[in-house]
Amino acid sequence: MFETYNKVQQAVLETTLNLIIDKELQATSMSLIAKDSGVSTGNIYHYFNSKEDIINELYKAIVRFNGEYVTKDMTETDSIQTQFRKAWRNLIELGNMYPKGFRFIEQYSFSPYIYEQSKLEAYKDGWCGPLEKLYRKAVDEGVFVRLEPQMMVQMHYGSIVYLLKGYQQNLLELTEDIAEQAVLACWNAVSLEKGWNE
Amino acid sequence: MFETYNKVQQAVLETTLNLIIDKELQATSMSLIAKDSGVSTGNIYHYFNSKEDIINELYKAIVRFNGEYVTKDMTETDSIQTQFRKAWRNLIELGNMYPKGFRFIEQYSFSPYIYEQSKLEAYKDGWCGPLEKLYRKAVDEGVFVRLEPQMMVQMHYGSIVYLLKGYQQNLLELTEDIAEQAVLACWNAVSLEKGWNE
Amino acid sequence: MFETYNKVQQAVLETTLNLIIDKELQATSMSLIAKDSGVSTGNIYHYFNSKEDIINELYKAIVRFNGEYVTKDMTETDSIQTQFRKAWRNLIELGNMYPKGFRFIEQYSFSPYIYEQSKLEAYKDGWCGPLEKLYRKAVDEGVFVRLEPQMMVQMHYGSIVYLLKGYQQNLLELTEDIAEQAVLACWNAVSLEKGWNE
Amino acid sequence: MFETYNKVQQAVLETTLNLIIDKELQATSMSLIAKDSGVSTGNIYHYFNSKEDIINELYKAIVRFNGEYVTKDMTETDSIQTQFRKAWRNLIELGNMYPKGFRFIEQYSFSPYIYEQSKLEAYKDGWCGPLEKLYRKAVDEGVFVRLEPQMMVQMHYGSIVYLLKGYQQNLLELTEDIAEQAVLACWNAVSLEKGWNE
DNA sequence: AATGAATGAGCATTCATTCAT
DNA sequence: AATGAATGAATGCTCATTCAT
Repeated sequence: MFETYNKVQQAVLETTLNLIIDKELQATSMSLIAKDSGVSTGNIYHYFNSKEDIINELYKAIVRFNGEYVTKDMTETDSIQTQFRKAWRNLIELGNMYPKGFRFIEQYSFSPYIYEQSKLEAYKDGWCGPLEKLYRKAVDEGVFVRLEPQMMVQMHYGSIVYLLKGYQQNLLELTEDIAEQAVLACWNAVSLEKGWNE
Repeated sequence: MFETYNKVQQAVLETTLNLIIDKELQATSMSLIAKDSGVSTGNIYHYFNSKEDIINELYKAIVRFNGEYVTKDMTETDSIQTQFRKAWRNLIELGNMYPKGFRFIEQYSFSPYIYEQSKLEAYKDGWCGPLEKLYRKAVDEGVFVRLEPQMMVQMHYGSIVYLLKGYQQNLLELTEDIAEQAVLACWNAVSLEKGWNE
Repeated sequence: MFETYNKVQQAVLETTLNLIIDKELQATSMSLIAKDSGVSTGNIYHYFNSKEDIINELYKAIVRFNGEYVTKDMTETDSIQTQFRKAWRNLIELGNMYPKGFRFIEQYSFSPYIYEQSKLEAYKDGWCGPLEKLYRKAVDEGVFVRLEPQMMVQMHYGSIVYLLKGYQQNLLELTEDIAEQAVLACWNAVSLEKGWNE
Repeated sequence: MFETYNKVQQAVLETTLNLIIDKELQATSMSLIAKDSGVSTGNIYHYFNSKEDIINELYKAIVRFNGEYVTKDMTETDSIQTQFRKAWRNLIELGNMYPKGFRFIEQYSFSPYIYEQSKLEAYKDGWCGPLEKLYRKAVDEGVFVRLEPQMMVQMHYGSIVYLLKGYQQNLLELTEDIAEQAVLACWNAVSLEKGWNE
C-alpha cells in the first residue's frame, strides 16, 4: 500500500492507519504513533510536517491504492456489463481484503482534516473518473436510464459501502453469491433491461 | 428535536450539534459548548455525566427524531410500493430539512465514541425496524427478489445517503424529479417488475 | 508593584519577574512559573492569554511603577536643577531598591518579545515625557547647551543605567556621595555653568 | 572579525550573529544555523562543544574586535583629550559600521548565557583597560574630577550606547556634529574645565 | 572531516473535569 | 441549581545533541 515511501514513512503510515481505525483520530496521538511505529516523535517530524500531513499523505496513498484496485482489470474492450461487474466486485473485494483503508477513506473523505488539495488529487487518481465514463457510455448507448452518470455512480457506491458496513458490523453475511446479487441489484436499478444478459 | 429534555439540556444539545457540524468533534470543547449555550461548565456536568454522554444523548435523540420523520406517514393499509416511496422520499426530505442531524448520524454511527448501548437503542427506536418489516413482506409476497431484507434496506439507505452527500457537496443537483428517479432506481434494484405500477 | 492585579495574577507576575532575572526568558518555562507561583498551568491561562502576554503585562506594570517612582516628587515649582537632581537620584534609588524590575526593563525594552503597543503605553506612562519637558525648558532658558532634549535624556539615562550595572556586578561602589557625584557629572555634561549653583 | 578561526567556524559564527540579531536567541536553533551556514549539525558539534559554546566564542571574538577598533589609533604620545576623543568617536563609528556585533555585546554582556570566564577574557582583551588607564592619568594630572576612573568609563560608555540605541531606533539623528557634541558632553561631565581646549 | 537521520526531554498550550462558593 | 475558577494530565511540536555511516 505504501511502497513508494521509505521504511520510516511506511511504519508511520501503517501505524497511523491502524490506530485511527481502532481509536479515532482524536485518540491517535503523536506519542502513540511514535510508540507503536518504533519511530521517535522527533524523527516523525523529520519525514512529515505535521499530524495533518500524515493523515493527508495516508489519504492520498490509500485513494491511489483503492483506485488502482477497483479499476485493475477494467479494459475498454470488455462489454459495459462486464466492466460494471468487475468494478463493483473489485470494490467489494477491496472492502474485504483491505477493510482498514476502506473504512479510513469512508470516514475521512468528508472531513475538514483532509485538505481540498488532497481531495482533488484523490479524484484525479481514483476510480470515479473511469466509472463515470463507463456510465456515460451506458447512458449514450441506451443501456442505462437517462440519469446523471455521476449521480448513479454515487448511489451505487453508497450501496456497496453500506453493504460492507453492514457486513463489518456483523449485521449481514457476505458470501460470494450475495456479493453477486448486490452488484446485480445495482445494475437492475439503472439498466433498461433486468438481469445479466450473458 | 429535543422536546423531551429540559431547557438546559436542550440548550446544550442544540449547541453541541451546531458546533460538531461546523467544527468537528475535536474542536468542540466543553468550554465552547458552555459559552455558546449559555450554560456554565459546572452546570453542564450537573445534567450530563461527561462529554461522551452529551454526544450519546444527542445521537439517541436525533435517531429517534429521524426515525419518526421517515416513518411519519407510513400506514399498514398503504400498498408496499406507496410505503416504500413515502419512506425514502421522507429520508430525502429529512436530509434537506435537517441536514445537521442527518450529517451527525452519518458521521458518528460508526464511531467508537458512540456506545454500543446507544446504537442498540437507536436501532430499536429508528426506522430500520419498520422498513425491514416492509421489505420482508415484499419478499414474502413476491414483490421483491429473495434477498435479506436488512441487506436491501442497508443498500438503499447507502444510496440515498450518498445521493444527499453528493448534493450537499454541490456535486449533484437534487430536484423533486431527480429525488423521485432515485427512489425509483432503488425500487427497480430489487423489485421483480420494473417501474412504478401505479 | 502589582497592586492593581488580583492575587493569582500577582503571584504569576512576581514569580515570572524573579525567574526571568535569575534565568533568562528562554529558561523561564510555564511549568516553572506554575510550580514557583503555586498556580497551575491551566489557571495561568485563565488569567493570561499566553506567555508573551505575561511578559508584556509585566513590562507595562513595571514601566508604570518605575515612571511613578522617578517622577514621584518632581514639582513644577522646583528649580530646574532641583527637579533634575530629584529625578536622577530617584532613578538610582529605584535601581537599588527594585533591581529586578529595573534590570527587566533594561533587558527587554528592545526585545521583539515586547509588543509595540506595550512600548507605546510605556512611553505614555513613563518618565521620558516629563524629563524631556524639563530638558527642553532648560535649553530654552539657556541653562543647558543647545542639544536635542531627547538625546540628552537618553545619554543621561545610559550613564545611570551603566553606573547601576557596574554596581550590581560589583565592579563599583555606590555610596550616597558617589550617586550625588554621578548626577552632578550628568548635569555638568550639558549645563552651561559647572556645578550645582545652590 | 573572525580571522583567527577556520572556514567552518567562521561560517558558523557569522551565521549565528546574523540570526541572533535578526531573530533573538530563542529563535536561533542549531538546525537553522546549520542550514544558513551550510555546515551540518554534526559538523558544528565537531568544532563547538555546544550552542552555549558558539555564543561564548562569538562573544569573545566580537569583544576582541571591538576592543581593537576602539583603541586602534590611541597612542600614548597623544594628549589625554585627543585620546579621549578618538576612543569615543571610534566607539560611535563602530556602532554604525558594525551594528550587529555592537548590539550583540549590548544584549548579552549581562546575560547568564555568557560564562564568567568569557566576561573576564573580554575585560582583559577589551578597551576597558586602556581607557581606565587614560582616565586614571587624567585624574592624576588634575584634568578630570576625582572620581573612580572605572565609574566614569562605565557612565560614558552608557551614554554612547544609549545614544546609538536611540539612533538605531530612529528616535535620534546622529550626524558628525551631533557625535562630536555627544563626546564633548562626556568630556564636560568630568573635566575640570569646560570645552575642548584645542 | 562531514553528513543528516535519529533521539527524547522539554516546550507552550488545551481541555475534560472537579470543587468551593 | 448554578457559577466559573482551578486542576494537571495530555497534546502537537521543537530542538540541542548524538550516532551510524
